[in-house]
Order: sequence, then structure tokens, then C-alpha cells
Amino acid sequence: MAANILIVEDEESILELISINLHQAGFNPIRALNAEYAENIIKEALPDLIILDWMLPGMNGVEFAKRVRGNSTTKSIPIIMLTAKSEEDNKLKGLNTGADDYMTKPFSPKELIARIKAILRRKTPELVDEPISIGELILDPSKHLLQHNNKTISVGPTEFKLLNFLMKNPDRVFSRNQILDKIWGNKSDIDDRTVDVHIKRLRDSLKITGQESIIKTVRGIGYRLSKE
Amino acid sequence: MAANILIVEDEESILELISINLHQAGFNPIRALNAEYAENIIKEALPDLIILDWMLPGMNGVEFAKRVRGNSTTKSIPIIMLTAKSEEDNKLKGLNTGADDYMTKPFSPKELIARIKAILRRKTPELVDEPISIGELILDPSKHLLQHNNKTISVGPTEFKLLNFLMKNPDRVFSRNQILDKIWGNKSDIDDRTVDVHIKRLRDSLKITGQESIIKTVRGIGYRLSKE
DNA sequence: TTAAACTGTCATAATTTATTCATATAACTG
DNA sequence: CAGTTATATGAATAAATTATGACAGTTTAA
Repeated sequence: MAANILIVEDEESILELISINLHQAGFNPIRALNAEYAENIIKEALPDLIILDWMLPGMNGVEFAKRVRGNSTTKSIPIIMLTAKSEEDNKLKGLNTGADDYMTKPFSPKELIARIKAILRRKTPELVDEPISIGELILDPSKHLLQHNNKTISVGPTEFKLLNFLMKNPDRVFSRNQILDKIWGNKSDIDDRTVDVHIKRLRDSLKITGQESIIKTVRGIGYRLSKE
Repeated sequence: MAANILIVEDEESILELISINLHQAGFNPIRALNAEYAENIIKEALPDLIILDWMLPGMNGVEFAKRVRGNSTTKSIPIIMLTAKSEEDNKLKGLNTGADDYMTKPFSPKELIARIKAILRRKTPELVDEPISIGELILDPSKHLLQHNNKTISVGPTEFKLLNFLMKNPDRVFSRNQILDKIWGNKSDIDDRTVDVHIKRLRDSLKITGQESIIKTVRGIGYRLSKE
């Protein structure tokens, strides 16, 4: 299950940028334009991590962080603080207020994601994309790499996502539509049968490893990945 | 089949958050921003479970719950109530209004999902798709796998559905037509006798396990699955 | 800009399953 | 036990599902 990440940032374009990047990295972004609204959200549902702008209109980031830390039910939620470069001196203060990490603007979305993963890996490992292996195959989502006995197997982007999904849910059958939902996104109006084609391509790619038979066809239902 | 879960929550971001998390957990979320709208939805299609915010604009959660409970066609739908911490005193009242469970805000989406599963498991086990076992046979719907002493038994698609159905309703006799209705869908104009053939094939598949006799013929009526 | 890689769709081949039907067996009735 | 009815079984044919190869349009990378 994807991690829910609350982003508190008053500049809409930045908020959107972070949102999109988190979404693409497989997280669930929850947007808040100010600390007050963010507090309301937290009152209702607990996020797995908070990305917090240092400077906010109204209640500022530090204040907000303090309040999060002050409440027993929320105090263990990790916080990443975003600070402008000029505020760099404040970083110690920021850490003192309880932020688990900080990043100075402008920052690279990639690095932000990396930091998020690092923190989640520490706090809630099950929410991070760790390498998965099945048999002699190793798939590393963060490196976007598929290996077999230390040799890299090349697969297309869609096939990679497909294999990734199946490896994360081994032994379970998925219908073509479930797969379309997960890999293509639920808005797609793509033909069922397209899945067959990608399954074939994936099997072809796996052929040189002799592992192509881990992808089983479950007639009338869909596909399943499993060893034996 | 994914369970349909109606979420009645006036705060849009929370509604969205719950929705996304439920979707990722394999449920089918239906959103309602207020009780009135929720009532309309229920008139159209019965959800399998309702997540209900205690405080709602217009008709509040308790009132809505009462009405759901008051109607004979909806009264058995499980309800999970979301209450703010300050309203915790009300929890008894909440339960009295018929909520099956309640969660105090803020809650973690993961816990919510755990509770949902627990309730569904209790109330409508067929929606949870847990493995079913009879004797030494284990049928796992989500893996679409039939096992006997850790060995996979291969059965055709229709036989699998048939066995699945019978295992979910053990010790009960079904006429061929009832079976046709359940497995083939009621629109089918298929011959009664076809069921016999599939029963035979199923028995054949089970022969190597020595369990083929769990499927009894009830002469003049139909078939029944039971141990001894 | 060009070449290479990737996508989704389709037609068709290959495979697996379903249904019917004829006949053999078994179960019930009196 | 003979007659009657219901079920089991095997096999042929029909139907459904999946695998595959090719293609045309796109995207990506050099």
C-alpha cells in the first residue's frame, strides 16, 4: 500500500510539482496550502510522512511542526522541512523543532524522493520500494533494473512495470482489467487483449533466463506469477 | 468480487484520501459528501459496508445510521463510524445507533483498512476471498489454486468455480438449475445435464487426492458437498 | 533529424474448455 | 426381479480463450 504523504506548501506551483513527482514515485500526495488546513487534515487522518515548507502564511512551518510533535498521536510522523537557501542558518533550529530532515530550495524532486524513501525505509520499511526477488530474478524498482545471476535483463518500460507489479504480488491472480488498472491507470480505455501482448513480450524477455514460466496463465481469469 | 464501500464524509480531502487507500487495498470506494446524497446512492445499489463521518452537514451521521438501520433492506449493512476525539464519550451512543465499529480521528488509513477487512470477514466472508478448506483440500480463490497436502491439483475453470461454490456452501444440496444459475449466470439456456458432466470432471480431478467422494449425488435433487 | 525502441491493435493460429448426445450404470419401485 | 427413472461416462463437435506475429503510429535517444 502506498504511503500517504502530506505536503504543506503555500506556493501552489511548488505544491503541484511535488505532488506530481510523489505520485509518479508511487506515493499518495495529500495537498495543503497552509498549516491550518493541514492541521484539519491531520485531525482526521494520519499521513505517513509530512513535507513542510518552512515559511508559511499564518502559522509557520516551525510552529506547525511543534504542534505535530506535541500531540501524542502524531508525534512520530516523520517531517521533511523545506527551507529557502537564505534560511540555511535556521537548519539547526529546524532540526530542533523535530524535523527528521530538511531540504533547501530549490531542490531536485529526485532528491526529495530519495530522502523520503530513506526516512520511510527507517520508519516504515514496508512502504518503500525495495528490490524484490523471485527465484534467480532480482528486480530493483528504484534503480529500474532487472537482473539474473548478475546479468542485466533488458525489458521494456511497460514490461518492467508489469513484472514489478506481479513480483510485488506473487501467487495472486489478476484479471486483465485489474492489471490495466494498476499499470495503465484506471482511466485508460485500453483493450484487454493488450495485456496479453505485454505478457508475451515479458515472457520473451525472460526466456534467456529460463524463467519465463514463472508467469502463469490462468485461463478465464488472468495471469499469476509464481515459482514452481 | 471487490466489496463496494460507501464513504460518507463531508471533508473532500479526507474523502479522497480514504477513497484512494480503499482502492489500493482492492475495494471499490463510492464517495458521498453528505448523508442526503448517500441515501440516494443506497437507493440505487446496496454497498457492502458504510464508512460514516459522525459530524455531517445537514443530516448528521447518527441520524443517517438510524435510517439505514431502520430500513429492512439496508439494516444489515455494517457501519464504521468516524468520530472526533472530543466526541469519544459518544462512542457508546454511536454503537447504539448501530455502528459495528468506530474509529476516532485522526486515524491511520492502514488501520481503517484492517478494521474493514475484519468486519467483512465476519459479516460477508465471501467478499474477502479467504482460502476455504474441507478435509485436506484447500481452495484459495485469490490465488486461483486448489491444493491437497501442498500439491496443486489442476482443475478446469468451470470445475474450479463449481468447487468454489460448493465449498462455500457445504452440506447443502443444490439442484442443477440452482448450480447453473450460480456458476453460469441466470441468463444461460444450458442443458441441466451439463452439470453432471462438470461434476464428473471435478470428481476425476479430485480422484488423485482420494477426496472425490466429498461430492455426493442426491438422487432426484442435485448435488451436495460434504465430508464424511 | 534519423534511427531505434516502444505501443496498442488486429488477424489468425494454437490451445484449452464446454456442451451435447448416445449409451452404460446405478438406484428406486412395487 | 422387471420395469422405470436418474445419473455417470466417453467421445465428438462446437465454442471460447489465449498466444503470436506483423504493422502502423509514437516516443525516445543519439
